[in-house]
Amino acid sequence: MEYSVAPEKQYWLMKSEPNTYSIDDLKRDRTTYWSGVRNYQARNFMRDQMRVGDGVFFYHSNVEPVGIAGIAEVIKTGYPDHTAWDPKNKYYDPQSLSSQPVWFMVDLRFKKACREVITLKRLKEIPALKSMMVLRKGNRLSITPVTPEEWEIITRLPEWS
DNA sequence: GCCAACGTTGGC
DNA sequence: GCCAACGTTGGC
Repeated sequence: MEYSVAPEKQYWLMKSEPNTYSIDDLKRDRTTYWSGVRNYQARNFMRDQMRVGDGVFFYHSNVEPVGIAGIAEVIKTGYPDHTAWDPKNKYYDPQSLSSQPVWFMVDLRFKKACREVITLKRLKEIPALKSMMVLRKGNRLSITPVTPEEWEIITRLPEWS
């Protein structure tokens, strides 16, 4: 007899350029698929580690203001990113075959938007977040793990209510 | 628009 | 397997 242990909830931060897809777009759509990731580390997180129910900080990059703009939830685990198969798509990758997909995505559901974006500047000012991955100099990874402690601290900030 | 930091490619 | 060249990311 095997017993399954309820998996610990995990947390992530996912970057998006709001010109392309913003927290307001997700709020409108309610759910989305996270296509277009073409980095192996980020892919591995989606393909191998993300689970249904995981919490996601939705981060706005390359925009003023840069920072966390909302919360989403993983509702579907990693599956092949079909945009890699479409020659007309910006993210087309002929290396990725339907028989052997290279790129993966997950599905997300909107949870909430910040009343006010929690800016990168502000996150940097919080000592307990000093080692947060997204705050590391030179970090370009579009999906990074967030520790439960970091999640806790950030979700308690006044910008949410 | 600039450019530092990083990931990927490909010649050797 | 090394590493220079190149392309991209993303804060500023």
